[in-house]
Amino acid sequence: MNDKANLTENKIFNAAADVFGEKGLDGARMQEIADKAGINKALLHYYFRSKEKLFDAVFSKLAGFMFAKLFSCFDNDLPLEEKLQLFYQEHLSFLQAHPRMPAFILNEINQHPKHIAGVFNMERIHSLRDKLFQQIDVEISQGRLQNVDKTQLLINIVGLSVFPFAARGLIEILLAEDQFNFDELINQRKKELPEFVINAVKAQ
Amino acid sequence: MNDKANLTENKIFNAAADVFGEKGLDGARMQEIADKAGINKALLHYYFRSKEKLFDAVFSKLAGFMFAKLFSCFDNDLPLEEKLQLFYQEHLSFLQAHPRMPAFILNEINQHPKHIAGVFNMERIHSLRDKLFQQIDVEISQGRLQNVDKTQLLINIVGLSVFPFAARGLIEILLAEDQFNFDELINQRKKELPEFVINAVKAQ
DNA sequence: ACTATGCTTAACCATTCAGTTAAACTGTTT
DNA sequence: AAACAGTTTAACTGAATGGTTAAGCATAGT
Repeated sequence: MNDKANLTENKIFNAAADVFGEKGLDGARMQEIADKAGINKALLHYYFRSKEKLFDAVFSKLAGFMFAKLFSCFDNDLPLEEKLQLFYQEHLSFLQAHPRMPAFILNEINQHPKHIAGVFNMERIHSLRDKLFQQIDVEISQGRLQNVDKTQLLINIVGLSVFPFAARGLIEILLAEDQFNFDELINQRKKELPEFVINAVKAQ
Repeated sequence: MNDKANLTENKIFNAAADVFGEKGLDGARMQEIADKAGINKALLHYYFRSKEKLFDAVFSKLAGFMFAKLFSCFDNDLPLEEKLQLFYQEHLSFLQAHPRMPAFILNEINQHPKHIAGVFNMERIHSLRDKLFQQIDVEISQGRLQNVDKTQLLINIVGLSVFPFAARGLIEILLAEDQFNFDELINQRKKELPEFVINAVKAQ
């Protein structure tokens, strides 16, 4: 009956990801998670002993998922221009499929900084970051790129991708223009952002 | 005795802004706000009748403050390049003085969308936005700017400014390199971002 | 038939928390 | 001196919520 148990565990996990993602750790209610999973509160505690343990399970999996995706989009040997095209294509598509994740992750990191220790595979993250930095160094030394600060560039690249999702509510207010399609806006960015960044940093 | 009352109201307001900014609406505790203000819970309710009213007061003032600053930084007749220099200089300094505001505002908008109606002066916001759009149109028609999508450009400009603050926790993890000074990183951006954006969008 | 596992029901406990109340104290105004 | 606004203290209420418990049902494997 292990299949059934796994199925239930998944139902709970998905419901919890939904509710935590929407309401945050403090705003989420165990009863709502149980309802959304189609089970009862007793069973919820039978699988995940406490709210904190359930949250940790959800957060660490989602955060790991997101970081893995973020860096894997950079993990190739294409020249910078094509790397950026691939990155924005893949990463923005990933975020379209999980539009609440950025706000959720950023917010919980800011609000409950403790819940991070041990979640991330720092070696892998730093190794991927350093690989990207090396590639940028090569492009600079070959005269194709301005001598930019690599940290700032990384923040710019990722921020341009992530920000609209973290600030979706704000954008929808500022642009409250009648009809306006967030997904369409993001699709447009898949094409425009690679150019934007390349123009910003390529050697004159 | 109106002075004293005003003083107390300010103490409460500042304490509430602190606690709400750090913990969010759901995570904040009235007792903690009272403690931080150096008064008691009874007096807290004597001034602001409920948690919701106190939150609304804090949120609407801070959000209005932030939007006003955001757009006022654009509200001048400089050419785009100097406008950007001024914007990043002023806006990033403002954010340095209120580093928690972006995360707070973005998060509450996403999590409690209702608390927005009536807070913003839409006419002013849209009028400033349209003025900026007009200036961009001029620069395009004069051949100094690529024919960019103005909405996307606005998102890019603001995102590059706001994102590091919304993602501060994340950045500090990714760059966990021993010593690393967030304020220094932001100061660097004041110089680099205007160039970055100008290069990205100026006509070839 | 027996048993173990997954699951439900429903009541219950303990704690946290927003909000209330009433009585009394303090300094200022008149 | 009387009145008033601001403030404190401390106890209280009531609702929400995380978590527990116990009894029992369903079903699949042995």
